[in-house]
Amino acid sequence: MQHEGTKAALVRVGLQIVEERGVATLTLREIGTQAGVSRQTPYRHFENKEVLLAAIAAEGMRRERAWMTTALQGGVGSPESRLRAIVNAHLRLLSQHRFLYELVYGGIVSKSATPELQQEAIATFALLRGAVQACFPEIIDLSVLRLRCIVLWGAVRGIAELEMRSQVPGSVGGGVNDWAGEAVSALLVGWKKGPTRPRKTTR
Amino acid sequence: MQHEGTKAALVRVGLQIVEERGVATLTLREIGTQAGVSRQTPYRHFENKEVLLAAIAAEGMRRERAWMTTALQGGVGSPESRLRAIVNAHLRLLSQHRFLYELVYGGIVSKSATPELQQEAIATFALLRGAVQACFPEIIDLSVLRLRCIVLWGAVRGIAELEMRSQVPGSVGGGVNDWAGEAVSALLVGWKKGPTRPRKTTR
DNA sequence: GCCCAGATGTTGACATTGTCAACACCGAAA
DNA sequence: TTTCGGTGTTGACAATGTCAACATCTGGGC
Repeated sequence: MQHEGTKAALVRVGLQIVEERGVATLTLREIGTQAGVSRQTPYRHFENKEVLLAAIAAEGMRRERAWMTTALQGGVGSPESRLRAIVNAHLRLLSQHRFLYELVYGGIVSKSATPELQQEAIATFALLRGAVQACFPEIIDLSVLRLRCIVLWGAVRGIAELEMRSQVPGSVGGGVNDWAGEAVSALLVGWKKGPTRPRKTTR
Repeated sequence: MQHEGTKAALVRVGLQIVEERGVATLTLREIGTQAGVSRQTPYRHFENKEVLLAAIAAEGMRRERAWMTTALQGGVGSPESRLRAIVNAHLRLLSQHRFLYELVYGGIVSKSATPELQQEAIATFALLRGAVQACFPEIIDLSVLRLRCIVLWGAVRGIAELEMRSQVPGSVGGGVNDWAGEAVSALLVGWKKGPTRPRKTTR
């Protein structure tokens, strides 16, 4: 890389701080000074703090998606193993970059905060969607496919979050991969073998 | 109720503010003045802001659990429908008290912030555990039961969170109950019909 | 009745931090 | 050369969590 622009430097410094100490300890002022400029300079490049955070989060999502596509490269493996690869890439962001995961998926920034971030989210979801679709080639009703994507993605995200917030009573952590793997297994088996349930919302 | 103590008043006011405008807009100062005392008084009853938030969150969890136990009262229904009732009670907190849900489950306060909150979380998890256990009376290995609880709870939580953060691309919202219902269905079918998966963490 | 300790409440003060305003510089376009 | 938009800087401010010092009140022991 050559002369890195100030804007890029701000994002880089911010990303570094987040990865090291978490988003809670991050201030605009520090980002500025650590990037070699003054405290107010970030405002020349980002509307406010949330927009800067969104830029950092987008970078995190790009990395995650890069892992996903890398894992899918070569195009080999069963649809199921490919789906698992995507899930694992997601969990890899959690285990290897916990603070960044927290920023991206912890609700600190709204996914709609920035068009860029929104695009990233859509692209990631599209990857998942493709993988799920490959597992159920017989599905023609797109709303069913959509439903399964949501359920599966929600399950993975939720399990990751239990781990992230250390909210599993009596757990010493570390089992996320197993838990998520079990979730994927059970869901796939359930969808393969089970009938589509009778519609009726219990109330 | 008679003379409500100051501490209880603080929690009540805080709860009200959270329910009306969300936790982000809540300040200790406002809680104090709205409760009829001065700004610093909350510190006489709560160590710091997080502890006060934890007290509010605990109240939210109590409500949720009250709904759960109410739904279970009478002891009738299939184990599966009882499990669904618990899940629905959880989602009810989301749909009817979104801001409170955000406080309780959005990671604003750590579940271990306070012994009280921790106890609430454990009690809620115990309720779920009992319901899951009833669905699989044949399970003797407690670690398997635990795994299924985690997966199921994670799935529900994750789906709720997707909705909470409006992170489902192209969704107009409202489908959480269906999504969670589908998740429970698929998981139950998968666990009933499917074999326990061969252990092997894909890496 | 008197005194003291602890609980409770109040105001003053401070540091942090996001953010607005005003000013300075600088290169390119007119 | 003048002007203007982009970039950067410092001053200032408001909001807010929190510490410290002071006031009040209340109950128990002498």
